[in-house]
Amino acid sequence: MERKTAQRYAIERIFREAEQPLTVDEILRSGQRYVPSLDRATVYRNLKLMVSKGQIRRVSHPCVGALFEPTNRAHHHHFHCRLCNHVFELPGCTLDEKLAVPEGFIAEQHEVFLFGICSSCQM
Amino acid sequence: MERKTAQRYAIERIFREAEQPLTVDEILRSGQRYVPSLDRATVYRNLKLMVSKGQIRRVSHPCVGALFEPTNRAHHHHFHCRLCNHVFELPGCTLDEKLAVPEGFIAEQHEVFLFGICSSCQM
DNA sequence: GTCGTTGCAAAGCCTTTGCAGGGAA
DNA sequence: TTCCCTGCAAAGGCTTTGCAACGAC
Repeated sequence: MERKTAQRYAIERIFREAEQPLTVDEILRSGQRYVPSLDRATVYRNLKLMVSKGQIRRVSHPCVGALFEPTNRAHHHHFHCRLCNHVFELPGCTLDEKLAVPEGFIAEQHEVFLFGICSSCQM
Repeated sequence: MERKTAQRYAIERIFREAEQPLTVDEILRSGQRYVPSLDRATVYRNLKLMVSKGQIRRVSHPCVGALFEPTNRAHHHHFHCRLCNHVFELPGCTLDEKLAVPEGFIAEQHEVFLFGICSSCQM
């Protein structure tokens, strides 16, 4: 049976409050504000567990590396700003899987990464 | 000034003949057929050089890891078959960057990964 | 002969794992 | 008390780097 530890609770709380996908470093540092002894290995172990339980999803970003986000959000794409280096979740999906693959291929899911400049970095 | 070595020539040749994106392992093993002494570090160094010269592009695939492909090909998306585990280049682009980002964001490029079953693995 | 390139080994990230102690139930 | 979970340290992949020898020019 699974146990409720302060570490686990902290990590779950971080995801509940997060509005953007998180890196392992961000999770570790945020978590240590709640549980100072929190170790990187514990973060990894809990992330793995949460992924396997379907609570969060792991996204492998080409620039930023591994990102984690709750699964209880609508499907979306990711935008990486090359100036502020942030990754944004973009609402909605503008890709038609049926049209995206050739005859005979079956698309089950997809991942879209956009790169450019976010609105805050425009001027 | 840059020098023409057998190692470098072998790696360039492999890309000229490749029809799909290549992993570092594939490049190493293919290259060793031409230059048996070819070392992994040499492969990495040459890949880095070729990327910086714009000859090839590095694609970080969520499942397969780092892939490399020549830049002298039309923009395309990648399809990963979960049965045969191969990555295919799909002809054409079905994503409209303008529609894909919110007001105020500027999209400069994008990367699309599709996942599913390829036509060869259907039955 | 010069100096860019290579192979080898060591080192650097990121992530996983072994282990003994600690703590939830 | 049980045994899941944690922190710490070591180890595993992938990639980069230091260095002396090699080889293109």
